[in-house]
Amino acid sequence: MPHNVKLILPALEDIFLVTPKVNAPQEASGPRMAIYKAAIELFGENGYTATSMRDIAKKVGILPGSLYAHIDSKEALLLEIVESGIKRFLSIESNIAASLEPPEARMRSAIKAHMTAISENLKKYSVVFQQWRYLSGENRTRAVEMRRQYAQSFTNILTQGIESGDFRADLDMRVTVFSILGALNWTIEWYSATGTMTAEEVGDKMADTLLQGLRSDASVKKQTSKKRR
Amino acid sequence: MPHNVKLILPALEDIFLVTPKVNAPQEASGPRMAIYKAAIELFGENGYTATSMRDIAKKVGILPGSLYAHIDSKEALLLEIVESGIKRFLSIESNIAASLEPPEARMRSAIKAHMTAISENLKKYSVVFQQWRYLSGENRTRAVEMRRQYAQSFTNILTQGIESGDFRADLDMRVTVFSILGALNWTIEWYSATGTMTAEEVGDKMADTLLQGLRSDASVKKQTSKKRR
DNA sequence: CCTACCGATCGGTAGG
DNA sequence: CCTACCGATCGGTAGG
Repeated sequence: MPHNVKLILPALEDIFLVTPKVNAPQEASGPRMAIYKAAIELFGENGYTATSMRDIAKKVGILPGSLYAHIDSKEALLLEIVESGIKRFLSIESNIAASLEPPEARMRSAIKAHMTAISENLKKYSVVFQQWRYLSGENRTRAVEMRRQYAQSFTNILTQGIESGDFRADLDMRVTVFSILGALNWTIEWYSATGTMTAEEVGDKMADTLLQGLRSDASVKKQTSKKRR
Repeated sequence: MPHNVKLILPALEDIFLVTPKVNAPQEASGPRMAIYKAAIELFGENGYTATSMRDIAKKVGILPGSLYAHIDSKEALLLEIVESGIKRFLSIESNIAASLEPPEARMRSAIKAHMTAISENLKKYSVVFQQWRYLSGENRTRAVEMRRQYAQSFTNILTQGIESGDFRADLDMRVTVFSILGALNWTIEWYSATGTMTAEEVGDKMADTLLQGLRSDASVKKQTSKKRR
């Protein structure tokens, strides 16, 4: 089944500069935001293709045709959700890249911030991780590029850690970065906000294990003697 | 959108005992197997709800209505794919549980075998991990139960490792098991059989990092002095 | 934001 | 395995 919905969208720089009303919900409420939130819920719960515009309209409380007074298309709605989620991650990344902490502390911060972001809107990130593939053409290309950029920021921390001698020199970049991201992103499958652990605790526990796994022998010895003190 | 396709299916024990023709493709070829394989490809690439029976029929080279001479319904096809995938994992698990190796070696075997299984049919496991939620009613319940059982086998290895002193006593079971499964299952997003690494190499690299992360202080010291020898 | 509707496509079936 | 078809539902639009 082809996904060749045609969308004429502003270039990336235009989004950052002018943010036209049609492309991002600025208002904290209003019909447009209600549609956006309903779409997150339904796309997250049932998936993009299994959700009809009629489902969204019903949840919002208007008739199906009326949706198009506020949005351009179903795919535009998906694009908006996916991009806002990845942008959140990219903004985390740029904060951490700017910090002066050593690699291990930077990695822990990145893991915890990522986990916190996911926990704040599990359904949204379920859409970001699993539904982006229903974007077509350049929308899809753009989303893939943004994800790649984010993954690169983890690679950078790893590289610096290896150079400083904190991390093992035999790490495979690709396997390691995707293992960390996989452990993090898989949380949408099991983490529940109503559980006993906060997102920060989960992030800390995850970092405890993953960081010990990354450490070089020299770094391990320093670390264990530190604990024993 | 409700998924209330009604399916009358044999009970679990019947599947194991008699395996009626209608429920699992025994033949390595034939029209039924062709449909099964086409469904894996299409569900894996485009998702269950975005794939139509007409898409499947076209790929197989028959007319849409003719599919129903071989299968019961679209959902029955999905169920078959999902269950066969999880059963593969459960059979890995029972082999490893029966082995007499220490916890760390068992965990490495489990990680490598899991990774190898995924690599042998990436599209199938993409369906297993991402499309199972379109199962309805008891089909879904059964799949969830089988997954839970598999995750439990990782918990068992962890528990034994902590008791033996090989693994850190401060591990959170839930976080740790799902981190390992997350790192493994996320590979469907990035692992390519045409890449430079074999699945075994990826599994080994992953185990190197994850296992070091699991080790207790005592176990770490033994391990680093072993390496230096 | 509603009324009323478009053409296309959906999973599945009766009868052969 | 094909012919011919069912009722239901899809994303989206013209005109108000």
